[in-house]
Amino acid sequence: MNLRELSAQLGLSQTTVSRALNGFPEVSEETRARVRAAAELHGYRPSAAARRLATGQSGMLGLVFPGERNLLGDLLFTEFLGGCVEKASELSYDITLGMAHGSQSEEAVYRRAVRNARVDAMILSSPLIADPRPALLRQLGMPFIIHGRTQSAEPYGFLDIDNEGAFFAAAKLLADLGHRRVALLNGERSFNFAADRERGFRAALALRGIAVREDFIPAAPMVEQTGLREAGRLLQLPLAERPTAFVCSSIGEAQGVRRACSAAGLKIGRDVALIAHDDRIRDMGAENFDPPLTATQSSIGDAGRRVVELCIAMLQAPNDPLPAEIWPADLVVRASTMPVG
Amino acid sequence: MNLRELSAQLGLSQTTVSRALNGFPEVSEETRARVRAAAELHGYRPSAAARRLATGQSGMLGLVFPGERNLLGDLLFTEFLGGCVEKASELSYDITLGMAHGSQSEEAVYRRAVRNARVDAMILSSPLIADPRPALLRQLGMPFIIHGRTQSAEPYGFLDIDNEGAFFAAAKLLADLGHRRVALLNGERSFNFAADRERGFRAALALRGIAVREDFIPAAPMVEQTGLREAGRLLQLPLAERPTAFVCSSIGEAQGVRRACSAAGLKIGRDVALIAHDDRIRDMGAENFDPPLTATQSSIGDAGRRVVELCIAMLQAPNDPLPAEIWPADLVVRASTMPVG
DNA sequence: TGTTGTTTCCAAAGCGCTTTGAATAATTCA
DNA sequence: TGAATTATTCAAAGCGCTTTGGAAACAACA
Repeated sequence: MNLRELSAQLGLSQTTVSRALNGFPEVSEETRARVRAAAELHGYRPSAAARRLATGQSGMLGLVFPGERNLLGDLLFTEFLGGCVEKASELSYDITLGMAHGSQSEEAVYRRAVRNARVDAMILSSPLIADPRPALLRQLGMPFIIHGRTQSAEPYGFLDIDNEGAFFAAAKLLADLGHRRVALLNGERSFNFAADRERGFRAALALRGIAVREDFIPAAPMVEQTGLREAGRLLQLPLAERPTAFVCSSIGEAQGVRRACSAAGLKIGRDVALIAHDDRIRDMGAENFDPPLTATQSSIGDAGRRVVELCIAMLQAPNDPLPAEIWPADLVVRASTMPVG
Repeated sequence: MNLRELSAQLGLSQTTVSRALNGFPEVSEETRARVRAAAELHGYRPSAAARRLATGQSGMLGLVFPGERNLLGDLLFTEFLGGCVEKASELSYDITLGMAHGSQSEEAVYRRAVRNARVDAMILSSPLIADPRPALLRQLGMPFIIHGRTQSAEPYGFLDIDNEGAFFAAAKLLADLGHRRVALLNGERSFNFAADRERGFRAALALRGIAVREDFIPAAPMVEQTGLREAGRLLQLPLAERPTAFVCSSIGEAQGVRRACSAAGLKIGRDVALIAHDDRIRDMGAENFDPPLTATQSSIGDAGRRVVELCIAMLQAPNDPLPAEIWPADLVVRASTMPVG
């Protein structure tokens, strides 16, 4: 059952039926009701393909798998993606995925997505400090929104969390608890979020007059292995030199820190203080950590939902100012932090 | 630049240009070359929307987020999804995702996907023994392929691994090493793969005349927590009763088993034998386990790639017999298994 | 009464591609 | 050489929707 047949049934023109169904004002409420009823009765569903051709809009948003994958990265991406898909389907949009394969560069993936014009906009995740994608997409004329921020000459829409503020608060809490030797196990430095976190961390310690040892701030992928290795290394320092507190960029790294502490016979919340950022990934909440973990937290799934909302709003009102939302990440104090001593 | 403009440029009809670009035989190689060159020169890209409307095909495959999510499940799904996306983009298809939200039932998600006719086929993952989706999709006229198998009156295309054979081999290996008390930490019983694995496991033990204690075969989500809890429970049995070997449905569960063993002062590969199924998830390979883990292994990412290939082949040759591929899962012996004693 | 608005509806022109059914040109065959 | 093939090309008809530019019907106004 297509539009023509339906309008024939009703004795109306396609125009009227189309407008009735799409909520245009220039159709009487009476006929609108009649049309709706008939559409329902005959199970009429407009063809997405036809609408797409007529309007030039695809009703799809694109997302690309991160180039470098790892366990925690996949988990973060999936949680974000899940949020995007959920909100998109609620707003009658679809999410479609891209991915580099074989020799194809990541840039080629974006080019392909744009050339095929199968999506109305793209969602960029995990931006680098110097990320080539915004310039590329703008040049190609593809709207986009960033989950995170980046250094860019040109304006862009984004949703980010206040990484700097969150890590400032975390480091300040530790300093105020008397910790003078605090380590930061961060993500890789090329990511913008990692730089923001490091800045906040340094600022808080500087404010309290604490000097930062550079080897207390290693940067590596945010996985358990990193936490285990780096914390293990730092805990081998002489007692008077080694950190009394750790701040981690992810719960995964925090698990590594815990293992390193166990191995060294230290107990978190008693001998060593620990704060991590908690992206609220399924089954990895800081409250289920042993011991319950003091954490800066913000749901990456919620971020996915909101990014899609903002992106669609952006498409529907292209002349509005670009979205620029920064979410605070609350510092929730639990059992893993205690005064030094 | 669209087809009409391009053909005007070339002084050819749209028909000819279209056929030249799409590789039809009834166009001379000379004009084909000319057309290709012009298309390249002007950067012509056919409109996906128009093609879709004309052909009735969308060039998209649908996949739906599993209803119940957990950490390992997400990891498995993502790895599978990654494979699908990779192969799809190689074959110029797109993958689009669906997901239940709010009160919406999972069935509604499938109905919606079908009604909107935005995909040419759907890929079903993690099928239950009694899964309503095949009947639903067949009734709705939507082609589909299953990653896994299910009990179904009607025929369906699928790709699965030989779960029964793999777990038969694992249990037989343990029996042959002299283990008489072997536990199976399986996934939830409603999943077809879990039933297959249990069947293989039981068959091998029966073959060796070993009776199976029902409480040695708990079924629960395949996460670390389950392994920790169930192994912990079993290891509290009197020495003469407790299992000397474990078979796990996932590396995640195996990690839990290791933790339970550590807590009980037992060492894997010395005091307790352990075999797990390894889906070859990034950073979770059995060879990196401590100790390296004897495992039945099969890449779920490869399965995603192959499923997409089969699915597209199915669409392109609807009259061919339905695909029915079963991959063996090799049993790789490493350090976690040893003779009992 | 004619004019001006309103409200409600419609015919028809796209959107850019594929594909059918024919026509034309080139080649082969008897 | 004319007829039968074969190789190329084309015009035109969709695919099913949106949207422009009117038109018809009706009421309200001067």
